[in-house]
Amino acid sequence: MEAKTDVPTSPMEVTRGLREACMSCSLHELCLPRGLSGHDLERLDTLVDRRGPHHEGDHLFRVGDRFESIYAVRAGSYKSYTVDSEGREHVLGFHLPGDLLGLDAIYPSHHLCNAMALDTSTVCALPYDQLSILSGEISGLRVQIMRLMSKDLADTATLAGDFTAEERLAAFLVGLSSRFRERGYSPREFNLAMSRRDIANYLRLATETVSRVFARFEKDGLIEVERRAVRLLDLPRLQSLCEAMGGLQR
Amino acid sequence: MEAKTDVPTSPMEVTRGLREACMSCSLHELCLPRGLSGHDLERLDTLVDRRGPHHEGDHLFRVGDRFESIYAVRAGSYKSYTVDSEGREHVLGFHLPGDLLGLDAIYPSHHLCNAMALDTSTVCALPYDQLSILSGEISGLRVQIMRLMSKDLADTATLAGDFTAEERLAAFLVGLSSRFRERGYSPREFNLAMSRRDIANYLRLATETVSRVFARFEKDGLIEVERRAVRLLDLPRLQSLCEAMGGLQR
DNA sequence: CGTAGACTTGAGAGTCATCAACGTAAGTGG
DNA sequence: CCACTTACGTTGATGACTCTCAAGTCTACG
Repeated sequence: MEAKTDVPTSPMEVTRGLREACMSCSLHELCLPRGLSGHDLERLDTLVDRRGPHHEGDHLFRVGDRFESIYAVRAGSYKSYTVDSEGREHVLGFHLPGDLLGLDAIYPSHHLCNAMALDTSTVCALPYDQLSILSGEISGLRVQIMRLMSKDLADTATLAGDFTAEERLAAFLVGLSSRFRERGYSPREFNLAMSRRDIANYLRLATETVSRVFARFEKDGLIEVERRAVRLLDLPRLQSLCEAMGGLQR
Repeated sequence: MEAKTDVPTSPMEVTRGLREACMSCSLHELCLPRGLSGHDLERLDTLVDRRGPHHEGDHLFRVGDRFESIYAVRAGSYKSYTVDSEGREHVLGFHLPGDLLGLDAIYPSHHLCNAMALDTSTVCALPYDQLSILSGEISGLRVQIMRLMSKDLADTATLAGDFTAEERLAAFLVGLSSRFRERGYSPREFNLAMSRRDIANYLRLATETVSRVFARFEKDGLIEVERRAVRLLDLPRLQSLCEAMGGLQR
């Protein structure tokens, strides 16, 4: 387990509503159910295989695992990552409740990355063959799957750009902030579920650089940061720092 | 127009089969028709609105344009790119025949990037609402759309890693090589449709760096390059240079 | 033939990585 | 309860890769 500083809202560590059906799930608007009516929702619900809890360090899937299901994060958080031939780890994304995991495995039908819980976390597993059939019958489901994949595409592309360490970290914080807001948590104050090393591997920086930029941001009055507890003091200025990137993150 | 050196196979500049139906299209196996039977293929075919030719510099769509269709490249090549608030251009990808364009626009329902022809090029436009309906009725089509989106996701993620200029350029060449092979062209000898500047913006390098690495590769006997004509002399060694990246590119 | 744009090559500078040391927090076992 | 261990995070010094700036070359095309 990690540092548990007492910051008011720590969304990444909250596990609420574990037993809820899609219909009453608080992630309704972010996740696959979005836009579905009562009956269709029930049909989706019968597909869902709720799994977990996974504890920090547990793997949801690993590179090479046969692709069977798409996962929707239900509570907690996961990171997806690969390890290259030199042993360097590349973090592909951090996944909060409502996010889908495993989409890149559809094409090759086996997983291309690892997914690891950062917290005590749970997922809804959706068997892909069944989901595919159901999405043939429910246009709203099809639409939403495409929307979410499309969003992933755009987000990943954003990160692929050529930006400075400050732009990257600012965009990372701003992106987390909006995602917390979407989920009903404070956009100004939160705990990071991931280590400095994970952030660095995600942003393609050295952990030392992440530390230093955090320190610089704090000195400049942009944020307060103590270990994993972060408070955004000047969101507008953070946003202007990363406006070149267009904003968000995964 | 660009340099037209006489290299045997110059796939990016070939425009063949402009009038073919999906059924007889040579891109059959790469593009949406893959796996579809005769009747389903005909239905897909009725959706297709063939457009072009676009000439070098022509735009297929621009940032902010309303999203109406997905495009499948039919002949020639396109680049997709954005311009950030500092005026820097970021190339998101190069698109060869059989590739889909515009997928990232589904979510926000307007285009997030620009798409420009690098050559004299044509596309098949597929109205998204109709495609969505049809994909509800033809599971094979649904499967293939998902497969192609999934592939895009994986490719983009690859480029997002932290790699040296040599790794990037080697991966770029190796990736192009395999894509040409898939399309029936020589994987060892081809013309680049894009400028050094485009390559640099794609790989997040300076154009000068691209030049220098090309020169270094040539000095080391890995390639021969004269302006846009490229010959890969030592594919295995190029592959080993970028094995850290896992290989391919978009 | 001359200009424009693409490309190449060289020199210097800057950002960020690497190496290293140190501080802090949490867990273990005596 | 304290020494020890381990992982994480911070801070400093050095250096490398790549960018920027600048000049020069080549090709295409008017």
